[in-house]
Amino acid sequence: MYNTMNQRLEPLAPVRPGEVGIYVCGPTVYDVPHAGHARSAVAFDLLVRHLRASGLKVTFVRNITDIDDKILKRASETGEEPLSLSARMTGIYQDDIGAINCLEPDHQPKVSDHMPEVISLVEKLIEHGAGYVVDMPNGSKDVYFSLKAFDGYGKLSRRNIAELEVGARVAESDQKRDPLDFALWKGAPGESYGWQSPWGKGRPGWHIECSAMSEKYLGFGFDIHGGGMDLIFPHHENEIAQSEASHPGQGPFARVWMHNGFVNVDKEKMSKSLGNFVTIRDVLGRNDPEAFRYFLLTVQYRGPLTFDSVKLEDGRVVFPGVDDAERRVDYLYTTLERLDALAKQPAEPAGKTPKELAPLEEVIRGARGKVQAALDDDLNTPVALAAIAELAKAANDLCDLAVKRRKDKVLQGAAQALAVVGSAGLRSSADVLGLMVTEPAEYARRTRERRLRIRGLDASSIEKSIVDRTDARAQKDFARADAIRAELLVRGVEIADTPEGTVWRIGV
RNA sequence: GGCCAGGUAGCCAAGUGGUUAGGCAACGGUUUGCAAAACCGUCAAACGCCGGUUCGAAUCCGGUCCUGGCCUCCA
Repeated sequence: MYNTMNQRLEPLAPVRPGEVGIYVCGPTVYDVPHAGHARSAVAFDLLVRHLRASGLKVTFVRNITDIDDKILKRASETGEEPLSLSARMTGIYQDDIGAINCLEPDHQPKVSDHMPEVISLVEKLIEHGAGYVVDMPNGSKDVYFSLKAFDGYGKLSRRNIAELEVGARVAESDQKRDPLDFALWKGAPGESYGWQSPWGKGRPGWHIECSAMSEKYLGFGFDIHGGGMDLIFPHHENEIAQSEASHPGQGPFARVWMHNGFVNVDKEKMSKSLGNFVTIRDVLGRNDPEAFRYFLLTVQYRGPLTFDSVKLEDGRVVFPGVDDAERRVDYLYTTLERLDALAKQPAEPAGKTPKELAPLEEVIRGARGKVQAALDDDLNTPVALAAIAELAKAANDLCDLAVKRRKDKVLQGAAQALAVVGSAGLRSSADVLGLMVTEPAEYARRTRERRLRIRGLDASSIEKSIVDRTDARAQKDFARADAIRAELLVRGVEIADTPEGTVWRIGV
């Protein structure tokens, strides 16, 4: 894995052999999640899946920040209770992330459920001389972390305190000993929202929850800490300061730091504040969840990922990159369906592999290993997808060959046996990526339904046209048959004449 | 200004010292009544620019240009 802390690829060496503890910074739930949240969730979901597939016992923790200034602000604007707003948004987050096949973490701790842990960590920092209490002019008390008390500050983000001080904002620093000190606990004056604490009513600073909750669920000095690149500074830097200052002389807070890259729109980072975001729900309204996930995996997790959206003349908004991915997912499911059909065909028991199948067999049997090797290399998903593409191509080749050489009993037996292997290999290769988790028939059904709805089409009228065309073809009236096909194609309906009759599908 | 990424064929995207990444698009072919799908082939003597190291550089070193991110809440 690439470790942000030392900017190098390094082998994963868990604290306890065979077990891995992972803590990922999840969302602040004041609004619905967008494609950027999806990317982060998928990146770390993939990590967990891959490590588990590699035989490691993974404990995966992803927190939910359900109390912070933005949530309080949004709640006061709408009159909703802050925790009710954040609970609602948490539900949406979990639904949307679940829809794109992200496994549920083992723990999803919320700050609001961990006040005792937060308060005791703040107390511990005060005891160690790393935290100090300040009386605010409004009568409340804040607690700050003292940067001077921790000499490793800046090691993750490669910043030095002197340079930071030059650019630091002075306005909010009146009560702090040093402008770079950050809040561990923010006092809540008067009727403000808050929890009781040794410093009166208040609420946690943003960073302290992750220090407190990661330690509770994984212990100090766990294996992997992850999150978006935007969290490197100040969030993760501050987590390190708090956690290591509360465990002096006990080594690093986390051993490996992993950060996912952004989703960009027009070369700019997708974000709430820029207003250029596309929500997960927007995407799932138009594309299949697996297509969106495939799209998110087309780039290695650390690189930038461009998300295009295009407004068509008729006003519809489409996502060309996700559409491309959906065509690939169609292809993979169609391939799987063909393999399964071949695998089920009655055939002679396989003997020795015929010479013409040998190269296909090599590709088909080798694919899962290539996927594994690609993921071992810092989750190189484009290479993993390339291995799956090669497998699918060989599988289709195999199916084509089996059709062409229907009478060759020896080949049929071997092809059928290889189809069984190919089907299993494709499923297991896709499964570690969180793809193709459903059956081909179910995928075909749900995508057809969705595409019919998006295009405002009706299956029965399409089928009626197809019956008309079949009649025309039976009478060798090909001009009429072709006219019907052209008319269907205009509506987005693609048809194919197969030995089993005419089938149709709606294009992406 | 400081720190961090990235610039690879029409487009997307791997590769990080010497033999095919992969995908999309386009075009040609096998197949088909014609198509579609699938497969084969072409596009591909590609690696931002300038120097250097080397028998050999997309890959290492120095410089430089461009794009983005962080430095304030952010996945």
